[in-house]
Amino acid sequence: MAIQRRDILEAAQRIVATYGLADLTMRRLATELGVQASAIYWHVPNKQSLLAELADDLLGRVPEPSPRRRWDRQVEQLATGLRTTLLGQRDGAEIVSASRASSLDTSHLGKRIVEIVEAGGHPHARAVASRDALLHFVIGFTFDEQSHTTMVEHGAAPTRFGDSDASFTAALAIVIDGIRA
Amino acid sequence: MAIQRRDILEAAQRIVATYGLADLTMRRLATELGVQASAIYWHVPNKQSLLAELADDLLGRVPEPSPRRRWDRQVEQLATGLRTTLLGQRDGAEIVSASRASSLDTSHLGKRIVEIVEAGGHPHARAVASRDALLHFVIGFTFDEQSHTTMVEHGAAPTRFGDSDASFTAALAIVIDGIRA
DNA sequence: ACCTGAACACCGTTCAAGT
DNA sequence: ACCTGAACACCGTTCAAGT
Repeated sequence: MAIQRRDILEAAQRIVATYGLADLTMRRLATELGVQASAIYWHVPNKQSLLAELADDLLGRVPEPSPRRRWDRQVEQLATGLRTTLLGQRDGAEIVSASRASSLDTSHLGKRIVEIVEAGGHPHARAVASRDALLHFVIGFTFDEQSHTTMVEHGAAPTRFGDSDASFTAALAIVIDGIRA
Repeated sequence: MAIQRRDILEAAQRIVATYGLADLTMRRLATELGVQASAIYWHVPNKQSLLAELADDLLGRVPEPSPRRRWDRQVEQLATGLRTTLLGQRDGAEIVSASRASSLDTSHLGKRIVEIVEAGGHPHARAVASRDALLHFVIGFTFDEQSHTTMVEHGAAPTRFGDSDASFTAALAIVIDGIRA
């Protein structure tokens, strides 16, 4: 039975979950699928596109905010939901950072933020700037957080003092205050 | 004459400037220095440490803000100075993103921001949160911007409509408004 | 002290050829 | 349509041996 594009994505996710993004190679993926590395190229143009699919899949899991709440609470929910989703998959933030390269504006998540901020009564330009500030902050913060966790697990870094949930919430509050201002 | 650690760093910078970060390999670096790749390992423990030095060097070029200005103007200067510095070196934002991995807190730049915000009359915790929001935003934004520029040069992406300087300024204003709030 | 030579254990990608 | 086999052009890193 021939392998499907779905199988490739699922195998990739298993490898990332079990061994981390660094171990996601085309050869490793082929072994996981019981096939030669070159076979993957019949289904997928290159590794980059695979990363992009992993990232899209991940971003698609961010829950929709409650529509009856105030706009600023919705934005907060979206931001914390994004962080939680990224932390939920091993190397999640790195996957999104690596593949996203200039697609925040076209992503569903980016559009939702713009919509919500505009619905809050702000002009379009301000909503776009809010999206930029918010998404870059959340992804950057979570990337740092997650790679630090990995380094601690490898004994390559000391544990950070302080609660990272609280640090995130505090910094997020600053960004949202700025949007509201 | 033996090669110095300085020579290695300068050669690395020449390669990045001329061919980009992707072409900075230990073998390419060795060729540039007229030496075998293994020779570099007498001077430097690994490639990662080299990246870290490149990043430190880059961050060290961010100009100090004018001390007689208001604290929020100083923070603004620091943020725009960081972006300008990163844009000034090819793949600058990627170099900093790749190597920085959880060192915003210990970096000189991070400390300066905390100091300035505290001098503005804010409590320490708020200053730290401000640093997080600000640096993650600036680095993330600039990384996106720079990698998009590279993709356009390679014909891999369409030109963005709108002025990116203005987009940056607008999003930065939101973050700083939030710190002030 | 500083470097060479040779190896180890890998990469992503292409492409003719097979079924 | 889907995959194999084999190659191309690379990687980072180690380490005995040379000078």
